[in-house]
Amino acid sequence: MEQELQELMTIGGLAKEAGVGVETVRFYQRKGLLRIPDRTSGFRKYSELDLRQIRFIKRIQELGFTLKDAESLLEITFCSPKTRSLLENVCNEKIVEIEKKIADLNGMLVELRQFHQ
Amino acid sequence: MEQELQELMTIGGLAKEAGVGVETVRFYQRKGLLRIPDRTSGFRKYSELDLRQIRFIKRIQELGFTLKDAESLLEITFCSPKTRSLLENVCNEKIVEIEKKIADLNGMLVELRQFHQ
DNA sequence: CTTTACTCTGTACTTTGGTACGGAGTTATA
DNA sequence: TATAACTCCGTACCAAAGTACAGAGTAAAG
Repeated sequence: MEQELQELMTIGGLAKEAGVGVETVRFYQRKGLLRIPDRTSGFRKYSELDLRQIRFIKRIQELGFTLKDAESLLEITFCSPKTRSLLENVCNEKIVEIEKKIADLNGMLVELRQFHQ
Repeated sequence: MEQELQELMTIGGLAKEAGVGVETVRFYQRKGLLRIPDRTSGFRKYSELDLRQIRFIKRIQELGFTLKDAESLLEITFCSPKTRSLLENVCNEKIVEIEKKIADLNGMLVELRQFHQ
């Protein structure tokens, strides 16, 4: 009897899809960055949601933020609308931070372009 | 007999001015990020140049780059015009990287602003 | 001239974000 | 049914970028 509603993956499948190691997945779980998965079989079972979450984390990281930042942003993204408003300031902080980074990077670009001819 | 041409500082003074610890200064020296200072007295003596260099490193780091990146950028900034052209590609790589970061951060801003109302 | 505040070297420890491994058990394929 | 390929857990290890000693010497202020 196949389960059609949700395509569940094992840790290896998830890791492969997300482009990370299985150890990284378990590490994220330990850190609370991934919810504790279903384990009726003894093995962890993951869904598309978990995959998207890892991809989100990776993207955040590439932009120069930490796993802690990723955690805060995930909270905002995945919590209920009621809770969400309470976290608005975290969000605002991030926006300010990002805007500053963009401004600084733009300034740096101008400087670097002088060497580039 | 005071030396007027160059205001030299001790490691503690430099660290304080730059807003880092003395250990960090020595660490940067070990890493080759700061030139080996004059030590006629046995103690390291630093100039404004060293101070500016540390500030440069800190700025680069804040933008999400590594000490290795800072090293490359310092090479470009402080080498002769002849050598400089050889390092142009390092520079170009950085520009591409920065442009990508800016684009991604802008994308993220748009998304985050949705939560911000 | 003593005491306090610095400096020296070297080594060890810390945090972040993972990786690798050992020694199991499990599941899927030939 | 054997055997490969996965999974489990815990622990140990890694690199980056510092930070913190310990035990010594030096310098400057009272």
